[in-house]
Amino acid sequence: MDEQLTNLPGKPSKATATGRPIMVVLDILGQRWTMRILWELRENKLTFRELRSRCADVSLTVLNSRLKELRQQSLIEHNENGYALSIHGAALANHLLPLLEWSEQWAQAIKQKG
Amino acid sequence: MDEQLTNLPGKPSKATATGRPIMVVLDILGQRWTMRILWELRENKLTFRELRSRCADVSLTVLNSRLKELRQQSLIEHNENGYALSIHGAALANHLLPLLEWSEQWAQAIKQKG
DNA sequence: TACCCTTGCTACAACAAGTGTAGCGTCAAC
DNA sequence: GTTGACGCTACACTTGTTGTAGCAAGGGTA
Repeated sequence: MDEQLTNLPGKPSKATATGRPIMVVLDILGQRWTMRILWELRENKLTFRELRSRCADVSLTVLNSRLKELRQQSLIEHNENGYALSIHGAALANHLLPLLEWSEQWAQAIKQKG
Repeated sequence: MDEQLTNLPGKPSKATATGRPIMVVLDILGQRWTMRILWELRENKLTFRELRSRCADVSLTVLNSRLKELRQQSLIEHNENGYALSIHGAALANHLLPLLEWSEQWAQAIKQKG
């Protein structure tokens, strides 16, 4: 296993010839389900199947490849009790938190318009 | 035009049966190139073609459908001078800014490990 | 021992999303 | 009147995602 096709800082990818960290991050988070996975792990350590059911029963295949990538990127860790955020992953997830409040304000604003 | 198949708060989608705003947002941002588009528009008003070249020459098809969605979601606006963030879009993009610093710390940490 | 249930995970065919090339109509400059 | 930039669409090709089926390993429990 471990082909290491993963997006990593410094590594050029489709989205960035230079591998600039911020671009790599936007690229990683821009993969379907990745942010959701980080979000769900934010507060809880979860087993593969728990995580899956919290992620609207995302396909096994995708969940697996995302978890594999996130591990290679040192954003999550896996031990006896299941999956959890690493120190880096936790810091990242914290930066996602403000989106909660923003999203609700936005939803309000949209509703009034429509 | 305007089929309005867009992800919107309150509207159930694959990722959320309830349409909870935060889930809708994670779903929107989790589409490839969406965060990158917001990021590139963060400081500059850009024409379609400028935006495209800043987004690693993303395909026309995808850029178009993203812009259409983002307009329906009131996150961007389009006028004579090109595309720009709306008030909501600008607020959202601000919440993305902290990722810049984080991404560089993360890149450093990864480099030391590998 | 045998059974059942949960764990993480893979294989694969069907389907959806993204890419890249070609091209269109409009407008302004020269 | 042709050259260039604008926003945008069509379409064949490739890649990514889904959903079903299934596997090996480990824990109860009877």
